[in-house]
Amino acid sequence: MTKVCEDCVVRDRSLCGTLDDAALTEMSRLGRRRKLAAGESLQFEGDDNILCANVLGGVLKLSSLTPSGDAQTVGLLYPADFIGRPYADTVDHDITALTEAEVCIFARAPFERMMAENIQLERQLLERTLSELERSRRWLLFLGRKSASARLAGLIIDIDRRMAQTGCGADLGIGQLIQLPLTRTEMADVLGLTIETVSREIGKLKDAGVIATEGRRGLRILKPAALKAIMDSE
Amino acid sequence: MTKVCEDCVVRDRSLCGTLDDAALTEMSRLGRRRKLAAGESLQFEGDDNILCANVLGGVLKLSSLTPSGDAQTVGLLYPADFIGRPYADTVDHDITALTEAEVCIFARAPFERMMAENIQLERQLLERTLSELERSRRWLLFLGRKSASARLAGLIIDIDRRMAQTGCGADLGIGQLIQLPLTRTEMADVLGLTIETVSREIGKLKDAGVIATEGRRGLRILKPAALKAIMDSE
DNA sequence: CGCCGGACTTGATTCCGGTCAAAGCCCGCT
DNA sequence: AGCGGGCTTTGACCGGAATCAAGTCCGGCG
Repeated sequence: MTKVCEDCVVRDRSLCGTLDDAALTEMSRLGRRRKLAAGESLQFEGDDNILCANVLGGVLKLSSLTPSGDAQTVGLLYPADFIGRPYADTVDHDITALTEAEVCIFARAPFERMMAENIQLERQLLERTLSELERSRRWLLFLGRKSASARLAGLIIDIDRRMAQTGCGADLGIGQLIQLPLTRTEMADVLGLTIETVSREIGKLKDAGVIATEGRRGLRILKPAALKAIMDSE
Repeated sequence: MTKVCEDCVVRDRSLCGTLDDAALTEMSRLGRRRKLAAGESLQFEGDDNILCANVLGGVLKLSSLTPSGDAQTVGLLYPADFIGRPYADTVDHDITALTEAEVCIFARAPFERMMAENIQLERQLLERTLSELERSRRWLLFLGRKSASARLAGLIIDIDRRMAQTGCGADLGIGQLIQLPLTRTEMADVLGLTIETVSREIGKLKDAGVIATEGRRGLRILKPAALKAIMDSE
C-alpha cells in the first residue's frame, strides 16, 4: 500500500485500481497534488492540452462559453473522476472548481507513456470514457425534451447519488442534509435555464413539500419518489 | 490487402487501420456484413448488449424515448463510425437506420477478446470515444443555449461536413446538392424541437437566400458564411 | 394520368421560460 | 451587533417555440 492509493481516493473506483505495485510507485512519482480554491480554474478552452488529472476531493465543472457570452456547463466532476483528453492538442472546455477541490495532476506526455505501458490503465480509461459518454447523452435528452422542473429534479437526484457514492456526506435516506456544490447561477448553467427559473422551480418543490432547503447550500429530499416522478415527467 | 479493408471503408479512419495482417484476417473472420433498410433498427434500449459494429455505409441514429413518449436523438452515425459499448451489460439507446445502411457486426465477446489482444484496437476505440464525447458535449451547448435557427444551422453544417468527409457526395463547395439523410421529424428529434418549428426555420433560411431546397431531401448551401453566423448566434 | 397517402408547410393561439426590475436574505466583516 | 454586498427570491411583462388545426405538395401506384 503505497501512498498513491490515498491519492486515488477509492482504490477500486480509481484509474489506478488495477495497477501492480511497481506501476503504482511510478504513478505516484509522476503525480502532483494540487489544491484549488472554489472558483479557481485548472484550464481554459483553447489552451494547449498539457495535463491529465484525477479528482481527489471537491466538485469541479466542465464548461464552455457561447460566442454570445453565456455559459453552458457540460459536465460535473466528482472525486475519482478523470480530467483531461489524452492524444488531443488543445483543451475543449474550461475546468473550474465549484467547491474547494483537490486534484492529482499528471503531465500529459508521461501519462500517455504510462498508458502505453499499462494496458489496464488504458482499459480503465476507456470504460470510464464510455460511461461518461453515456452520462452526457442522457443529459442531452434532458436538455432537448424536458421541462424546467424535470431538469431540476434530475440534477438534484444526480447530485444526491454522486455525493453518496463519493462519501461526501449525503446518503440516499430521506431527509438527509445535502450540501449543494453549486450556486443557483451554476445550476442554471448546467440546466440550460436562467437563475430566476431555477429559483422559482426550487420554490415550487419546497411548496409541494418534495424538498426542504437550509440556508443557501443546504438541501433535504423529503419525497424521493415524488422527485423521481417529476424528473421522469415531461 | 485482405477483404476486411473494404469492410472498414476508409482504412486510416477505421478501427482496423493499425492492425497487422494476421489481426485483420481474424477481424474479417469475426465480422458479418448486414444491410439495413431505412427505418430498420439494429437494437433497442434495454436489450442485452451482445454486439459491436462498424458503419460501412448510410446514416444511422442513436435515440432514446422519454417516459412521456417523445424521442430524442442523441447522436448520428456515419460511415466508419463505431457502434456499441464494450463491457456494458445492456444497451443504452435504440439504433435505427435513417437511410439504407450497411454495417459490419461483431459479437461483443470476441470483439472484446480482440481488443485485449490488440492494444492498437483499444487505443483507437479510446480516441474515438473521446472524440464522440466531445461531439456530444458540444451538442449539449446547442440544446442548452441556442435558438431554433442556430440549432438548425448547426445541424446542416454538421451534416454537410460529415457527408463530405465520408465521401457521400457532398462537398464544401457553395451550391453543392446535399441529400439530407433525415426527414423533418428526424431533424426535430435531433434538435429538440417540433416538426413545425423545423419547417418554419427552413422556410426562413430559404427566404433569406442562405439555402435552397430541392424536393424533400435535397438541399444546397448558398451562403455558408451566413449559415455559420446563424449557427454561432445566440 | 389521376388518385391517394404520408410528409411537409402554413396559420392562429397558447404557454413556458426569458427578460427586466425591485426587493429580501444570508453571511462575512468590522 | 450592525452593516454591506452579493446571492437569491419575487413580480410584471414579453417573446419564442409548442400546440392545435387546416391546408398543400411530393411521389408512388393503379
